[in-house]
Amino acid sequence: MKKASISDAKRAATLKEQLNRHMHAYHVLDSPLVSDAQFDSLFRELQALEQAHPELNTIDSPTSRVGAPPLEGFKQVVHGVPMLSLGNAFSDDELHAWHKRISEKLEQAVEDTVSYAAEPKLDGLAVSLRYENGVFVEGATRGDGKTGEDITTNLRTLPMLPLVLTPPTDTTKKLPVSLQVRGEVFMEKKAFDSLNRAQEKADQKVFANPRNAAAGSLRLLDSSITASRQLSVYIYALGDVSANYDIPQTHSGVLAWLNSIGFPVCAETATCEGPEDCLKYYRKLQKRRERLPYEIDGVVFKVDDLVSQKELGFVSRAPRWAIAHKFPAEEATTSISDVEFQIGRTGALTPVARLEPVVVGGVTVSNATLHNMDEIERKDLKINDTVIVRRAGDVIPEVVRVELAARKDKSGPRRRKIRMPEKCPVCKSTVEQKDGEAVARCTGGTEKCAAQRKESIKHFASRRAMDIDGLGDKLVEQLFDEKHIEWVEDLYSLDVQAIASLPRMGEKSAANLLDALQLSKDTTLGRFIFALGIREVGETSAANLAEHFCDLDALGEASIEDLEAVDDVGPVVAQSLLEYFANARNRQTVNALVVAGIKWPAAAAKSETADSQELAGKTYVLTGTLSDMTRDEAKSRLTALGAKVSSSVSGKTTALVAGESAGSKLVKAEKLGVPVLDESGLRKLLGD
DNA sequence: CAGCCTCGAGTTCT
DNA sequence: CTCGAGGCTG
Repeated sequence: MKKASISDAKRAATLKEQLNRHMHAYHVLDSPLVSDAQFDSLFRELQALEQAHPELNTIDSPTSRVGAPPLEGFKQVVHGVPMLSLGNAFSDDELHAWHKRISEKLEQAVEDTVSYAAEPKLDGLAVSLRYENGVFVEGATRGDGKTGEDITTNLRTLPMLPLVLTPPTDTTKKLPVSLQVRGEVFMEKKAFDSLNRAQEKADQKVFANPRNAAAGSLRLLDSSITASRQLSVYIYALGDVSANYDIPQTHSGVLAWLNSIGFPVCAETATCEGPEDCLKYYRKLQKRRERLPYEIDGVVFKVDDLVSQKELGFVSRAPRWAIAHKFPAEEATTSISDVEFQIGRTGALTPVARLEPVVVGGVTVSNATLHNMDEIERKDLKINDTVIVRRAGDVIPEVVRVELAARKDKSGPRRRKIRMPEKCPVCKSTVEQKDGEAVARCTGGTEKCAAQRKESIKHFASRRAMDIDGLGDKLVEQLFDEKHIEWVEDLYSLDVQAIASLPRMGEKSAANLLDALQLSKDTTLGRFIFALGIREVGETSAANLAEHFCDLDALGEASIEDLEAVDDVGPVVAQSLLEYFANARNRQTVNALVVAGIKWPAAAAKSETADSQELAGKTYVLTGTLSDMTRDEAKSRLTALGAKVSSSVSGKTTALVAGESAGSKLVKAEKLGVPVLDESGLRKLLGD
């Protein structure tokens, strides 16, 4: 191939500059400088030049926007400045409370105003972009906040993303040598609709919502497909800039500056004076939500002054100076096609509504629990009623209320009352509802009721109980339905043939399961007691009982008084234990399990004498996702140091350990003034 | 006895 | 995660 002549190189440079400017004018400023045809001809000219002289094809070339050959996989990228998560407010009160905390921290009166930068919270994916000398060099997903995936080639295909920045008009200023910004990649509603139509036509899977479509498109290994997906991006924050570079002193100023050097910034950004103004902005956007070209799930407020931001600092990994005010959960209308009753491990009959599938908050919902009969009466639900559903909190579908107006319409299927069955739908035993209790129960017990027995086995195998690796709900179902197991103890007499006879299970998987079963026999007394599934005896009570009795026989022979001497055991729990051990079939199960070889360290040598109990008397609560260890690991390490780990935050909590995407517990801890630790705080506590 | 602090149980979808 | 209810404490 001939080396590019100087004039070719010059021409290529001019074309790149022009094309980049035109892309920006068209996609960001919405005011094209040239016709599409003119643009195409320039683009093709550059493509031809680069094809003839590959050395002209640089990373800032607009031709890279059509995508590159598929990658093998994504590289990991460590974020210099970690990518944060945001605290949430779900009500006006919570927003006011946030403003109050900020005023206090900044040592000013609540009445004094604070300027807030406001922007819509786009429902997309956060990305981090790095520019060197004004050229886009690397882009990454958020990942866990610390490490993300390198999706540079995919990001290059986004028409709105500047490959080259525009130098400031003020010629005394220059672009920073290195610059990192954060933005949100999303798909407009229109683009989403046309993508799904195309997918459907091509018999490809359709996406549940624009967010998923954007996420899926960004993580494609073949960036030429990404190029066809019409993704958009808005920049909302600065990551890291070269030292000593002069940046504006407010967040809104930073955004304006970023915009001036070529970054797309959401046109809805604004500044608000004080919390009332913020709420006005919130309501204004809520009203316009439907009409916006993209999906948003709330608005974000940030303290505008960067010095104040610094002063406010962070709680856990969320900045104290920013908050997301989420819109109320989206609601949808559908109808109850039927109600079925599920039987739980303890025999509880739970009514579950089968719904005409409906999309709510981006996913299709077809089931929703109705909890119990009281709830059904309170909401006056009937089969074939038209109802309003929403996804409570973040995920769980919930029937909010009946659409009474729809009852006037007499066409369609007749409405039927929802009745609690008198007999258990599985074992036909009597269903009983004790006075004053909300739940009705099948009286068959595990002895007569196959459903209860099956659920008990699932519980026994579960992670917090015997932790039988690979034995999930599905497999228990199959083994049980094929009559390979009937009682929990039968798990330990399974053989390779029985397991391998199941669909999608080979000899290898069977051997693995047998190994896991063998491994599970080494356990602790606490886990074992919990695994038995005695009513009212959960993980904590089981551990307390194990510590108090140190021995299974002693527990089995204990009287009511003996039992009530244990922490957290009152008359109700004691009675439940007594009944369990009085039952001959239960005793048979327990004996069989011990005979099968389940064992635990005798009289757990308490570590109190060993490692110092430096956290004795302290109570911690864990929430969110920790990146270096699981919550279970954190829990056992804290307990080993003598601390108590509890499940809910209260005034007595020493501190809350909050990982990634902590929810309501973080809110509660802040309200109660309970200290919050992040992961590094936890590691310090553990002495790492 | 009331009210707070916990624990237990049940649940959806990707 | 949330609700309901058991147990403990003032």
